[in-house]
Amino acid sequence: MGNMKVHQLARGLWEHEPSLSLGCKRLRPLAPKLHPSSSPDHTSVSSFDLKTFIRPESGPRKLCPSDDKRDSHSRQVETHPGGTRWNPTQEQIGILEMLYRGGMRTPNAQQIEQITAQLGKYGKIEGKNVFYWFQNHKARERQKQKRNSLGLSHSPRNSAPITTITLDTRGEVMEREEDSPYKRKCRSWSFEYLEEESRSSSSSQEEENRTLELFPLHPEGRS
Amino acid sequence: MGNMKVHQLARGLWEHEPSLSLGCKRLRPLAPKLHPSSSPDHTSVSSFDLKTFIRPESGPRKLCPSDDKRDSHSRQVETHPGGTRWNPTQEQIGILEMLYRGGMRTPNAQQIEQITAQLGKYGKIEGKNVFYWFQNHKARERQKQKRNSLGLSHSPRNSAPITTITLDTRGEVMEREEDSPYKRKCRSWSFEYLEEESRSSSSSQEEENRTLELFPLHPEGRS
DNA sequence: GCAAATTAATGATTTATTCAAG
DNA sequence: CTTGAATAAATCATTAATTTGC
Repeated sequence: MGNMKVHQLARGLWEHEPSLSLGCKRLRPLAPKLHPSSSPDHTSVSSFDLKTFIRPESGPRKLCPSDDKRDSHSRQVETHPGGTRWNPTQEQIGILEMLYRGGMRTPNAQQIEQITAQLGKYGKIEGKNVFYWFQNHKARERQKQKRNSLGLSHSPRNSAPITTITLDTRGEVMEREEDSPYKRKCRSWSFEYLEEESRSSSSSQEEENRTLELFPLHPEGRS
Repeated sequence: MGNMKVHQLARGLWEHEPSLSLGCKRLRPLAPKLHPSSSPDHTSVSSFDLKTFIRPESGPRKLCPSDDKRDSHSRQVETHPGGTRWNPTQEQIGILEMLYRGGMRTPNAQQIEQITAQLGKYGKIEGKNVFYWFQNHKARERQKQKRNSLGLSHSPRNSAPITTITLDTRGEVMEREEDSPYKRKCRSWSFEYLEEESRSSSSSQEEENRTLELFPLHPEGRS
């Protein structure tokens, strides 16, 4: 299923006849995508508990094994036989959140590479994890914002105190995140599926100007 | 350009086709939950000043109490050797440089607090250290840039710097600029930075150099 | 106390939308 | 109007956290 350029193709096809047999060509190798119309009752199909087989660690829990090699990171089993999803460590989450709070929303390729290299010290990670994390975190922060605004938009009892911090002279009111939704930059980077050949390398990094937008700074004079 | 841009490239992950699709139980109400109650250690700051930064925050947050700073990283002396100055660890430097490269120059107090809290996991640090680091680093990068611009009037011949950053899960042999006949089809993600303009800034070159030196891939040395 | 069952959280994919070229 | 890039929204799927019965 080394299918590439799928979504365009799919759109062209499915937007006309979504339920055609062609549409059955799901890309997902497993987990039969149920169509809304023909959705079987997925009411807790108590099939085998393969879960117990593929994850034979339900019983033993690591009781802080002191024999482990440095047992470094909090959790995150490093066994990834076949490919489990990324299980971030606390350090990684902390750094990512720090970056997010710093203003980063959609890091470009170079930044992702840097971040990945950095976070790789604290656990297994790859670039796409970083990318997805920012995507998800951004989206879910938005959701949270929206929910909160609906629920308790009234009587804003200073729920989010803008702490007026005083650091020497640069006490700064950090403007909240939430960049405007239509601030599309042409930071065009994309994922590629290195499958056939190396593309003509003709790119370069260095986007100091752009990064300045990612990080809302407050250039101020020296004290 | 026969681009193979695929957005669903995780095919590689599934190429193993790990197992049968166990009964994926759908049906998840998943109410909008806010306040996870186990929110990370974001000490809700209300206000502080530079003195407040001085806070030996190194509280463990792991479930496993056998937590111990991996000595491979915490190369610095744990015990505050008297009244000496801050001796940053490799992690701290890496994170700070990552932030710097991300565009941060003069973080405000809140950001400094966050950074300090984060970096405190890897060694003793105070807020003022973060603040001074940014000040010094900014100034010294400027110096370096000035020096380089003087002695580096001619641009290097290497007009096509490798920039197709290839991130891979495992330690892949990343070939150098020269195209090696070794063109393995690694099924992993890579990031390509497409630029829309013919960048002609000579500073990009040294920028890249700095990147490499800022993020050594081997967390070693540094004591 | 343990572990299956359930739930909450979140990583990873897919689909829809938007904007800019051509 | 068509097409492609970029991204937001929605959805799927898996893991941890929690509950629950023993």
